[in-house]
Amino acid sequence: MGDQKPARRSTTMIDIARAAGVSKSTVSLVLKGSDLVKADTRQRVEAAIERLGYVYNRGAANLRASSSSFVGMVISDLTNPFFAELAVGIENALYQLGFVPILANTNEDVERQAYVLRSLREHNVAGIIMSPARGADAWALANQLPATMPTIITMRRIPGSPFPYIGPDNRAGSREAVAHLLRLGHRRVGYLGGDEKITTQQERAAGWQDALAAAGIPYDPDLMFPAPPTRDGGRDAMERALAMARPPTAVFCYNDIVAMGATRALSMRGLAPGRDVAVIGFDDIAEAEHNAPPLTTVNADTREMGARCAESLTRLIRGEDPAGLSFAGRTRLIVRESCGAARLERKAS
Amino acid sequence: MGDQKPARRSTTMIDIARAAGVSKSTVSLVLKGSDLVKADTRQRVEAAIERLGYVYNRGAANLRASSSSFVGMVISDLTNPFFAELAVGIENALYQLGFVPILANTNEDVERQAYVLRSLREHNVAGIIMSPARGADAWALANQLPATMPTIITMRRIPGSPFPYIGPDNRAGSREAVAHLLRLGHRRVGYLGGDEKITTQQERAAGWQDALAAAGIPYDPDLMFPAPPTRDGGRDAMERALAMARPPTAVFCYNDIVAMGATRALSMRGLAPGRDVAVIGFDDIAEAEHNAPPLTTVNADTREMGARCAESLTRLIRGEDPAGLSFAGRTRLIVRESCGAARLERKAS
DNA sequence: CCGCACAATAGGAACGTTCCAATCACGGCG
DNA sequence: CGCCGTGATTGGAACGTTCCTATTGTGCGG
Repeated sequence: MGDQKPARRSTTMIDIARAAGVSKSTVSLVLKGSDLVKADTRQRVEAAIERLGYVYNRGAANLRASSSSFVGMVISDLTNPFFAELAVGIENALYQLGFVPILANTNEDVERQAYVLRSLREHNVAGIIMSPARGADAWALANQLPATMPTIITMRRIPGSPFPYIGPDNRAGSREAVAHLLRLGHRRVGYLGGDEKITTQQERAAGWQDALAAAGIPYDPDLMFPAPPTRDGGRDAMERALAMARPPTAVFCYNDIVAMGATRALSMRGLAPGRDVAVIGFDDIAEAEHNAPPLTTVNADTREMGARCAESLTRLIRGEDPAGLSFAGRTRLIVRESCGAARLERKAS
Repeated sequence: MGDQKPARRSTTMIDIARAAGVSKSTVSLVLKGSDLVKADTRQRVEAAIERLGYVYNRGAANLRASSSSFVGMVISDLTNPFFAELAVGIENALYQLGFVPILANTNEDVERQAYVLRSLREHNVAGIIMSPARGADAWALANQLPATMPTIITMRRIPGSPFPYIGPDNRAGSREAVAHLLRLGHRRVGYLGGDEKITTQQERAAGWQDALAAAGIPYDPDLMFPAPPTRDGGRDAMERALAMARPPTAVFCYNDIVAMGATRALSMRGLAPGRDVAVIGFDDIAEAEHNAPPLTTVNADTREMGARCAESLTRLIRGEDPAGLSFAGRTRLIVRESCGAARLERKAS
């Protein structure tokens, strides 16, 4: 009876030290690759490590070092392919930089966000990369995250927050997209989808207006069709647009998901996206090029942006000044079929 | 000069104890909600915690407890909406159970998988939930994960591995889907996509053959079209199927992504999926119902499956016997338009 | 031949918790 | 009136590292 399983303590540096006939300090030096240890001592230690199957305990090291190798990765909606791509970019870079991501999917819920931020702090993360949930504001955030916590805000700004922001240049990106539509001859260009509470929406809508203004087209508020940033939202917004007395001949969409909904609404009405109504999206998610028809969209190099978040965060962690770390990424327009450019070019030739 | 920043040690239980005029042990008891402390002592301590903005350091606690609150979540491809959904299910349940997920995306690379498994062990995770990368085998895994590490394998089996497996009942699911096609009158039912190295593929193909056999249709190996489990793979496989002398009149696909590629290939040829060729997928990813046409597919309640992984892992961690923990989830066929059932029903009435 | 510099290794405190054993105050009971 | 049980609280060792400060051994110059 009893104690056949002797509590199974895992093997530690001290066990290795004993096995190799050295002190724990020497084992520590070997582990760090210090050149202070003699070659054959090193070998004896390494042999012992191998033999006993020792695994380094980073938690214990962190306790002493007080700064851990964990980074909180707070994502507003992992189910959205755009954010999944971003997460993969962050994750990859983090491992490369010697950190390890703790995932928290807030599902656009600010309460859940508050909860996970607390949890991350308890787990002593070295820093946090966060795409804020819809409706997160600077004031609430200030109570949840001390300004001393290295933090990068990504993809959606939080006005008034002191943390660096990294994201695409939404305004320039949509300006270029809408300018492209105008160049194709469109004069009534609608804007589909988006939630006013998100800065991304404000920026993309501003770019749309910029392009219109630059072409001398007066702003018509009736051409703005707000909708949830989902496929159904896009479908619905497109329906509303088509129901107008004078529907737009082209639409620029908040993102690719909305654009996919819009193209679907058109197809179901027997209209051909790109021929009857031009459609452009934003984000260039992987699905965009497989849409029917393939989506013209604005690429922001999401994965690269994720990597940049990770890299900038490590700088913050090392104590670099947050001031220089904000960044707006260049975008580029990917012309496929949904905007009708190909057709127009054929016609011209 | 110098030391204007006095190293900024964070406030600890000892600081709280001093501030409240009690011992650290008492603070610890308060934190655990023990009823051994007198009410007004508790209040003094809680006030001090509030006042000093104390944050519990779980890492330090884990060091002593030797079992941490971290769980490794190893995902083969987060970019795949199916796995993103799974990850969200796992993540959510994990937080509810008091654990915190460390994310590792292996990107189907067994070397990266080996690397992250080591890293997770170093970070002293309490357990691991893993959807193995393509090509992971039991032998290699045995060297990377001790059998004592609580581990759940999900979505793809590793034959010969001692760890519990949780996933959908692939064979029954595809049997039902193919039976549905046969019931609609099809006699030449192809199988599109999938990688022989993944058990999922073997199981789904077996279900296809089961249904054929049950209907007395001899197995025709020419109707099997292997392809990478991507949209392009599905397109390509569909093209190959159509190029046959006697093409199949219906295809069952390895997963929804492949099925979406297949429907696209049909549309681009001017054929109508569901009318000219019936198509069924597997997984019921969110995109499936927004496909053109909406995909008939096999739902396996991915998110729920993720939650079950988390729940079973905590049982393993608590020392429960792994033997009873394997689980094959019920699937159900979601009939939409791509299989042509709606049309047939209209015709019949 | 001694002391010394230097390379190599060892010892111990510290990190922030947990948990066990010990202490203390207090009242009731024999 | 002293003893003891009980409720409340405390001190200290332990967890597995790091890092600073010894301590040891060795060859060499004076």
